[in-house]
Parts: sequence; C-alpha cells; structure tokens
Amino acid sequence: MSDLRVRFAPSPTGYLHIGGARTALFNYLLARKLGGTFILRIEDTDVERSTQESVDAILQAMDWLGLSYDEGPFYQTERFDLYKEKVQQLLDEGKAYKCYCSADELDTKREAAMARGDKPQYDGTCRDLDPRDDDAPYVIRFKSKKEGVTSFNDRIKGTISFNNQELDDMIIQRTDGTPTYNFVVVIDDAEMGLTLVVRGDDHVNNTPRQIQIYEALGYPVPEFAHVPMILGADKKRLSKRHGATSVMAYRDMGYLPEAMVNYLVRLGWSFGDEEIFSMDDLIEKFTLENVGRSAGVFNPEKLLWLNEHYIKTGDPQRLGELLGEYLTTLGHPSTDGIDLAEVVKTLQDRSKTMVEMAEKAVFYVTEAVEFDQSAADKFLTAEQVPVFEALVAQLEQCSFDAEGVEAAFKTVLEQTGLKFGKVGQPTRVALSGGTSAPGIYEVILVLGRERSIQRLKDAIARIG
RNA sequence: GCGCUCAUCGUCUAGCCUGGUCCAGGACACCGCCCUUUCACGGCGGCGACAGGGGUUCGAAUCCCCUUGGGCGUACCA
Repeated sequence: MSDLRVRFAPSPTGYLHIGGARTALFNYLLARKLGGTFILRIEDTDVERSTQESVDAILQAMDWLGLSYDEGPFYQTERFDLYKEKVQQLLDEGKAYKCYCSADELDTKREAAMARGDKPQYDGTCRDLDPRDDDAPYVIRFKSKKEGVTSFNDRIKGTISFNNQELDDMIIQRTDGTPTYNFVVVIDDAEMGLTLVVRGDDHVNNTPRQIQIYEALGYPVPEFAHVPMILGADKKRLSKRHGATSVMAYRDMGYLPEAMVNYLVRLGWSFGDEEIFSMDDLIEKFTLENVGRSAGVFNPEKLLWLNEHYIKTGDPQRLGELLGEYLTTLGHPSTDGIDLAEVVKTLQDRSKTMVEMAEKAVFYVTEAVEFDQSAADKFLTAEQVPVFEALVAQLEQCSFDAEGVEAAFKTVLEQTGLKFGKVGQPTRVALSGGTSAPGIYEVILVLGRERSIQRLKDAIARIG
C-alpha cells in the first residue's frame, strides 16, 4: 500500500476515445502497481454539453477494458457548493475579483491584440477596480502573479517553466455562476488528495495557472505527468476523421479488450523489445520513466496484429462465448449442437477479429448452407456424386474422431483412385459452401457425424 | 503571431541521462522464398531511419547552439 492517489477525469461530452482510454490506463496501472488509489471523477461542469449517455458510455468502456476504480465516480455538478465556497474565499482574500467586461468586449479586445501582433491576453481592465455591488453581470477572475516564473517538474517531460507574464487573469466563475474547469480541477484534485496528476499534455499550458490556484488556496501542489498526445496518420490530433476513435467501436468491430490495452500502452511506452503484455505484466512493468515524450501516431494495423495475436492465443472456451455474441449480432443466435469452443479452435488461426471469426463460423451453425456460386459450379458436379456417396458410406461407420475420419478419407481415396485434392475440395464446398475453410477433417468433426452426412446428401441432391 | 513542447526506418519504438561495443536493434506494414488438402498459421530472408547545419571531442544517434518541421495552448470547453 502506498499513498499514491491518481485519477481519471473525463468530461462526459462523448464516448471514451482512444486517447482518454490510454490516460485512464496509465493511471490505473500506476495505482495497481504501487498499491495506490485510482479515482474516477466526471468533469461535467459544462452543463450544456455533458450527458448521462456519455457517462454511461465511458463507464461501460472502462469496464470493458478492465479498468476498475477505487473511488467515485464523483460528479463535479454535485460539488458546486464547495466551489462557490472557494471562490468566495479567494474573493475575500483579494486573490480574485469581479470582472464586468462582456464577452463581446473581450472578443473585440482579443482580435485587436492579435491584429497588433500582441498576445491575446485579458488586459486586466477590472483587476484593480474598486469593489462595487451593482447588479451588472460579471465573471470572477483569478488574480494571477504578474512577475516571476512558475515552474514544475513534470514526471515525463522534465522541468517546465513559464513566465508569469504569459499568464493572464483567467475566469474561474462564469456569468451564470458556474465555475470553470481550471478552477474546479484544482479544488477537486486537492480535496481528493491526489498526489500525482497524469493527464494528456494538452494540459501542460494550464498547469502553471493551476499551480497558482493551489498556492492561493493553500493546497499542496501534486506532481504532474503529462502524457503525449495521440495523432492520426496525418500527424494531426486524432479525431473522427481518422476512422474509429471510440474504444467501444473496436469491440463492435471484433477487437478483444486485451488487444486494445496492449496496443494503447505500447503507444508511447516501451519495455525493451517486448511487444506482448498482459494486464498483469503491465502492472508489474509499467513505469512513467519509460513513457516517451513525443506524440505518437495511432496505427490501426498494429492494433489489428495484436488482436490477431490474442485471438490466436486466447482460451477457446472464453472466445467461444464471445463468438456466440458476435454470431447473434450477425443474425445467428442459435448454435444448437455445435460446440463453439471447438469452432473457435478451427478459426483462431484464420481470424483477425471476432467479427471475421463469426462470419467464417456462420456455415457451421446455419441451417441452410449458403453456396458460393462459382465454387459450387466448379466442385459440385455430377462426377462427385459417387465420391460423396462413398464418403457418406465411410462416415456412417467410421469411428468419429480425427483418426477415424482420416481413415474414412483414405478408404475413399483408395476406392476411387483419386488424389486428396479431388475429394477434399468438393467435400469442403459441400460442407461449408465455399472453397476456403478450416481443415476438412476438423470441419467434419465440429459439424458432427449426422450434420456432415446430411450436408453431403444435400449436395448430392443439389447436383440432382 | 506569441508561449510551451517534441524530433531514430512509412508507423510504434530500443539505444541518448553514464559519448566509442550502433556502417543503429526489435515490432507492425510491405516484398520474396519455404511449408501446405483450400484459406490461413508458421519458418526464413529482404526493403527501410539517427531532420539539416554548426560546434565540443581522438571519437556523437548520444553533449551544446542554430535552423527547419510537427504537436499543444492561446475560450465565460474540458
């Protein structure tokens, strides 16, 4: 047990995306490795854009990835009283002030400053205004330091410093009385006792402002670790334009959570030349020291490769259960008489995703085999009838196991004088409907004696 | 524009801190060969990078500076 306290603090304005998931994963890994506490906090102060559906989607995605939290979820919208209290404290101590500049005025000033080539900072118009209490609309700004330097030692990036002149007086409370992100994040991180804040490096620029607020409020400043961004193939920040960015979309596409976790962690973190990591490996091996400093490009191909790996090496029983779900989605909820774990064994080396596996498994569980037209034309011909009949005869009386089925084929080969290919491929088409399928003996075994024979008979009937 | 930051194969990266063992290693992708009852799996091999320029040094991917390029920020979003 350690006193490490970390958190994942998504804003519920959409599904859990690749980048957020990685941040959550890093936090989770650190907490588990060091026996610390992992807190989940929902940053829903933007009441306009936050939705319960998003919260549910995020929770579901974390659950899918196996990222359990120890405390929370906490909702910021339920903590407004606390924030109000802190704003008042700052106001009372003269560390914050009311600003009556309108949003329009501010926009105008900002544009003017830009046009002049100046920094688009708030000019401090209301900073030293005498207190007045008319009812004109106002926001509350934090009175930041005008001189000196604010710096911190980032656990990933090293020391980062900002001239305080670069920091203007940011708004901590909106006209409507709600607090803003940069303010509440400090209060919550402090009140929740965080010792380390691991987040995306798009927050680096916010950090000095936040540090000043910690200090103004008398809170200890936690450590920070800013994780590099994830980019798309064009090196632009990852977005929907780059394809699926929702974690759950990958589940729907047939990805396994362990593949996603493994991929995500390797994007930015490494452990020598190793590529494959289970969650337990990661909890043991993950360290911030081995997280890179530069942004990385999301590479779907490698994710696919990892998925392929985990499918190939996965437990057939478990994969079989998942396969059932994907088959249901494909419209084949009934798998009566077919052992899906056995199906999995025949398809593990041939599927990159569970969806692909399900598509390939359909012929096993379907009532009516769907024939590939050209395959049927080519292999289900009149001359096959006697061959199929001979095979049926053998299958009816052979011992139904790998050796027995193989012997059955051998006998047919001898009887007909044909080479394996001449018997195997037509049989494959008769049983599966197409020319590409698992080994023919495996298919027969998984299908079962009865069903295999029936399909051969159906093929004979089909040929006419 | 300004601020912060990053920079090794197409991509993820090892190496960089503690210069020489690196004419730079691994992985994905790609290409070729082999294996093979179809489709795959697999095995073997190949292609492919220290952004550029200055320094420092006997020696630099490794240290310093500049340039260039990328990312992020610059909201009454988070």
